[in-house]
Amino acid sequence: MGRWEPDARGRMIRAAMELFAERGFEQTTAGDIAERAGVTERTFFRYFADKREVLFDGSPELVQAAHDAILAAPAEAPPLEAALAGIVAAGGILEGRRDHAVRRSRIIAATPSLQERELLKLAAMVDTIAKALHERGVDEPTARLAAHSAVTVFQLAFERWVSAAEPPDFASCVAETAAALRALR
Amino acid sequence: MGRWEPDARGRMIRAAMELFAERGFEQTTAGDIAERAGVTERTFFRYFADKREVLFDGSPELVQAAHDAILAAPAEAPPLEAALAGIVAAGGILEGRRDHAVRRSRIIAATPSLQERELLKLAAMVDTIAKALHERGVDEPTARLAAHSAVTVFQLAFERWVSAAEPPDFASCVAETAAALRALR
DNA sequence: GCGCGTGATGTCAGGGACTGCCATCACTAC
DNA sequence: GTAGTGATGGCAGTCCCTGACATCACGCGC
Repeated sequence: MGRWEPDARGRMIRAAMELFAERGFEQTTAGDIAERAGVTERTFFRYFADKREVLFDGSPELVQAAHDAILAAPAEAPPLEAALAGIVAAGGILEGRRDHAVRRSRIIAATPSLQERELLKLAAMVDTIAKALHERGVDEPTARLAAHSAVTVFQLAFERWVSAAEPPDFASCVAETAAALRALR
Repeated sequence: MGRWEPDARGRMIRAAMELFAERGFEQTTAGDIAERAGVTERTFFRYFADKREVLFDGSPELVQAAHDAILAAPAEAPPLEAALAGIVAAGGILEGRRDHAVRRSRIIAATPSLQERELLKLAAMVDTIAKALHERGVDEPTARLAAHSAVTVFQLAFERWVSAAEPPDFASCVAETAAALRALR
């Protein structure tokens, strides 16, 4: 299956990350990204539903990993524990590309419009996790509660993982955050 | 301090809710809303930062109520309990306008772009609650964890409150959801 | 009553996000 | 080599949103 230059999608993603980091998201035009990637603006919008989406390319894989890990968790694991197994699995995908994750999260932190999109992706993760728990036989209210809690742990563990000077592994960030959550009163 | 017709903001909000309910958010242009409200599109954008914002007018008051209630909670209340007091206070503002809240939430549920904005507002609530807890002397990681948990309770309690056939009071929805959260293991 | 200042509104021009439509190109299969 | 297929380019158009400037209604001092 041929094409002009290979990996147009990857080129656009890299171009976007560079430009967003250099001059900021709002100061970067979709045409700018396309130009640096060597394609047309029209092509950009064929790959990405909108300008923000270019930063959220791997999101479905993350969610899928969480889903699979939850269904693979031991049957006797309680809901929150199973959900956290999913979080750890999702984090595992990031593990190899901490550098990229750090730059990406800096860009998002600087732009409310991108934060919105990130929150929407996290909400999708909540839904998927709740669905997976429900498939395990957890009643729906409990599943949704556990899913929300697990994604909260994901968010806070991610921040910890990203901001630590000495890069720890994601799983231990999750463990620490989860312990703090259980200690809440 | 006079003006043409009074309450331009209110007219635009009502016009937007009507139109969004009638034909949907994306099928409604900013010009449509302005026209029905008897103003210009330009005026619409002077009142609201963007087309979505017209549905989130009372948001700061909600957040402020939560903040104040948290600072007013008994000093010996543990973090999560104080945060939940804030949630109940925020819910109290909605109490009198359940009808409006229901219609609004239906519109938002039908539009991803509006869900994004809602999630951003909830994130702002998380930040404010965490800040309030921190002012009470709670250490920051715990404060953020409790804030996230409290807002999760808000979301799920709100859904319960909105979807119940026989309208219960918001506070008891919060109590039930919070109990389920504490039962999570 | 009357001009004046002030704030809200209207008008206009324009850039950027996105979409639909159609032409064109590279590559594949026959 | 030719037809088919999928990716791309080009173009027109709508809508979102903004800046700049004119205009209007009102309160105020006189």
